[in-house]
Order: sequence, then structure tokens, then C-alpha cells
Amino acid sequence: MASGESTPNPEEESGLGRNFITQIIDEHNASGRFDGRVHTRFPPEPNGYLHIGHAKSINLNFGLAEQYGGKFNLRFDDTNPTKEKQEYIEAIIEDVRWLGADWEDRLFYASDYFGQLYEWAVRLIKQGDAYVDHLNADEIREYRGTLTEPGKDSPYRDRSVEENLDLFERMKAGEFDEGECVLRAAIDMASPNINMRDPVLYRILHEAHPRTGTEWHIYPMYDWAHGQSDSIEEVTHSLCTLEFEAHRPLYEWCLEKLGIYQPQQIEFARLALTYTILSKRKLIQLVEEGHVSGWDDPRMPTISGLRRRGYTPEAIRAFTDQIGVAKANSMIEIEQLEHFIRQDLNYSANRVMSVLNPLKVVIENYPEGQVEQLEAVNNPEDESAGTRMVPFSRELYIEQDDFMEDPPKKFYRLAPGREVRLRYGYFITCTDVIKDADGNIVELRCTYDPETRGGHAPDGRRVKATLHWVSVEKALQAEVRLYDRLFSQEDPSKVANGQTFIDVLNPDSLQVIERAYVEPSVQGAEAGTRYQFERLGYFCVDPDSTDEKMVFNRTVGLRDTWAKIQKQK
RNA sequence: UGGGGAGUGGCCAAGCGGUAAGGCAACGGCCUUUGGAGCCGAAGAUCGUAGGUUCGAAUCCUACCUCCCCAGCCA
Repeated sequence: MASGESTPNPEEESGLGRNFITQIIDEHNASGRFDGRVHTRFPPEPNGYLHIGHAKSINLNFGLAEQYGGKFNLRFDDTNPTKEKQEYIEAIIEDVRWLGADWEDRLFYASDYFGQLYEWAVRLIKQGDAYVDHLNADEIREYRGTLTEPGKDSPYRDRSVEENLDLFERMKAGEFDEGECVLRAAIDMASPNINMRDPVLYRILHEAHPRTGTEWHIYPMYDWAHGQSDSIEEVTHSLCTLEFEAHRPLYEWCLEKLGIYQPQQIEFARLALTYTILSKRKLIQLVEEGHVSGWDDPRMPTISGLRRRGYTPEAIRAFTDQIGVAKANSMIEIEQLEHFIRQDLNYSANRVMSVLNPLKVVIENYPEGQVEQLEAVNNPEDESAGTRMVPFSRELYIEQDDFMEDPPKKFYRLAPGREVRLRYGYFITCTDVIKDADGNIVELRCTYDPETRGGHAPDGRRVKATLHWVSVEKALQAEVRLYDRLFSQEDPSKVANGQTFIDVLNPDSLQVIERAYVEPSVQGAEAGTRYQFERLGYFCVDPDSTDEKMVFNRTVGLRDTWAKIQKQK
């Protein structure tokens, strides 16, 4: 071990630390297997929108390329036209770009290689390594055997090369119906690895493809397309999730049979988050059954949902870097993600005052009709953000939670007879509580100390609390959407018998406040603008905003010590 | 019960034979015109279990236990 001296380690400077993948890459670099190249790719299937789990993969792949001075490709794995759509392709491109991964001019599609893939399949047939099978799907399953019993050869397995060539060409020409026959690799029906029991390479699909239209009637399976696509693009390290581990022998078999350049497949554990579902199938269901407003519903773990929610690419990258990458299945607590968006926004978001649940305050000794502009700091963490003016008047709104008629010990906000500070405003003292016929508090009468303008007391006296507020006359009315976790259970994929993840949806995941008040400085802010509503949390302007009514989404609340005290009781 | 993987504090995760990094969470205190942020501090791990090798094991060996993945003409 080198002692003392701090030799700068490039790996420690980038966000990603060391992990089992960098270790493998280092070994390859040491042995010269890829001549020191590092070339990764992100290979999404365009059958849905990208989610935070994909962000882990994107940041990993792009991050490694960056870290080693290599290249990164974006390649669509578009081999199944029955599930894939152009809409998804476009959304995915937007999301990957937004996350900050740069594929430069290397945007590819597996469908770009359909011609080459077909030729290679012909080569396999000529080598006696593939055959056309007329067993139907059920029969193929039966012949495959089970986990503990070997399979048996298809009766069509020993067709002649000529016959196979002819049949395969006719498959391509569209002469057969879907399901009538398939092209299979001839490997080993007794292999303990089921994926090696003569896997299907091509199936017939009379379906229009988003990119190749009706040109093809046969489409390659993942196992036949993926490795060769990696090979064509000269990818060095082909990263995928754990469930493909058992496919690696097949990945390598294909490449070896073709005698072409062979990348290294490496598998890592996919991301799992508490109170979240990251299965594309289930996300599609949430959208199609209307449990959420769409793919970009701010409650969705999709990239577009997180974006609309107010998350930043920087926060997502910090998160994926920090959780690391390994081969152990694990579940990250959602709090970890929330930590990183708070951390980012704390430094980047301007502060603003907003009252969500208004309680009217009348300052009896403040002149009627008077409005003063008071200076407020935009961001205490960033002096360059400057200041703004906030209007103060005789009638204000404060948060209902900030007043208690009969406060417990640790509550040190406003109460009868108590003096508190209005942020950037004045010290006020509550003199009277006004209630309606049902005993609900509807208004507070207070007095203010003109000497405390801006929030400082010349005599040095102190107050325990500082409250946010808004001028009744000058405040903007806005809609505020408060989001909570979409599921009420930590692992929504593990539900009681007879239930599905739908049954465990959190009924309170969205709370809409139709009439919240925000200081006027936010007027006209464009969609996506992020703020910290002081003492409440981080919010961003939703695209639903109009000139008449702004709409804000709560990205995440501030850490709330008072709420914690209340919880402890 | 075939094959392939994984088990390190509440949640992640370093570590690669020399005596357990870091992050999140939780806890105590300081500070504060956000009960935010920040700062300081303390606590928390017999490294799945049991054996073995070694002067020394989370790291090597053996056995066992638990969990995950594979029987789509999905990816």
C-alpha cells in the first residue's frame, strides 16, 4: 500500500466510485483485451417510458464511458413490433438527453441490422447450427423439458440444410402464418441451462414495424439480436440486469458460431425503490387504467414523471452514483432519492413565500390601505441570487398550522399573547382570536412593532419563531398539488393473496389545494421553474398553469422537525 | 430436488489475508430572520451459519442455511 501520498485517483473524481464493473474493466485494460477501449450502450426497448431504474443504467453506462474516456451509444432494441411504438422512441430519446447522457452521433436501432442478422442466420443454417421447426408453441414447450428433466429433440431438428434454407427464405417472404414455424438454434436439448435448449431465433410476425414498416415478416428474438448488435457497434462492455445472467452462454455462443467480435456481457442488480413499482408492465397498467393522469404524472417513477414533479437530472445522477452498483438484489429507501433532490434544490432554488392553508391575520395598528415593499433574500445559500420585494399589508394570511390557541410545550409558533416574527416583515403579537359560530378559528387580531421592520428588533429582543406569510390584497391565488407516495406498502409487488398492486395504491397520493396563496413575484414564471416555498418544501410550476391560474407541484417537503416531534408525541 | 447468481449496521455499499470506508436513516448538541440549511458529537456490524487452513480470515477451503433468476414464438 502506498502510504501518505495522495495520488489523485481519476475514478474517485468522477461521481461513480469503484465497483465490480470498474474492476472488470481495469482487468481488461491490463490484459489488453479491448486495446484499452471502453464502449458502452443503453439498449431500451421502445415499449414504454423510461423510469428511474433506467436512469441507473443510463448513468452507469454513460458514466463509465465518460470515466474511461470511452464512447456511449443509444440503441433501441426494437425487435418486437407488437409492443413497440414510435411515441415511445421519441419519449425515450428526450428522456435520455434530459438525463445528460450524450450519444453524439451514435443513435442506433437493432432494426438497422435486420439485414445483417438475417444473413448471419443463413450462415448458421449452412453450418448446421440452426433449423426451421414446425412444432407449435405448446409443443415446443413440451419438448423443452423442465428445470429438472432434459428436453428432447424436435422431429424437425435434422432437416437438411437445403430444406432449412428454403423454409427460412419462405418465412422471410411471408409465406407462412404467424406461429406456423420458427427458426431455432441447434444447441443442446439436454443442457442444464434451459436457454441453451435450442432457443428460438426468429418468429413470424405479420406486423408493421415503426421503422421498417412491412418489409419484414420475421423478427429476431432478443438473444439473436442483442449480442450481434453489440458486436456490430464494437461495444466492449455490454451491461444488463441480473436476469440475463443465464443468457450469457447463449450471447457468447452466437458470437462464437459467427466468429465475430465479442463484447463482454456484465450483469448488475436492477434498481428497486420502496413504495414504488418499476415494472414496465405495471406502469403501463397504471396509465391505461387511469390510476394516474399519464406517463408524466408527477407520482410516477418515470423520468417524465420525475421531471414534471420537479426533479433535476443532477439530483438523479447524484442518487444513482451514490447508491452504487452491485450484484446483490436490494431495495433502496425512497428517502435516499428525496435526500438528493433536497440537496440539489437547497442550493439552486429561489425562496418564495406561499400559504397553503390560510388563516387571516389583521394587524390592527397597521394603517389601512397601506402597502409596503419589503426586501427578501432569494436564496440564503447563493448570494448571487439577489433579493426581491414582497408586499406587506394590514391583512395577511399565515399558515393555519402556525397558530395554536392552546399550544403544547414544544410549540413555539404563534399563540395568544405571543410575539413571533413574520419573515422579512415585522414582529407581531396575537391579541385576539376570532371564531365562527361553530368555534372554528377564522381570524387573528394582532399588533405589530413598527421598529422591527425587516425582522430585526433594535432592542435586541428575540422571538422563537419566524413565520411565512402573504398579503391578502397582493397575493396570487394558485393551485397547489401535494404528492405523496403512490403506494401505501413498502413493496407493492408483495401483496396479500387475492390482491394486486392496484389494491395497495395510496388513496391519498394526490391532494389538490385549489386555493393556495403565493407571493406575487412568481407571476408569469414558466413551467418547470423550481422554488422553495419557505418552511414548506420545494415546488415547481406545472405545465397546466395558465395566465389566470398558476399550478404548482410539490416536489418534496422540507425536513420537518416539528412534524417529527408531533409523531413522537 | 437441474442450472445460474447473491448474502457486510435499519436501508444501500466499500473491502480482495493484517484486524470493518462512505452515503441515507435514526440519536444528542450548537447555530439560525426557513423547527430548512450548516456545524459538532455519539451510537450502531460476533461481515448468513458451522467447521477448517493461517501467527492472523469479511477476505482462502469445506459443508450447510436463506433469498433471487431461468421452463415466452417478451426483452
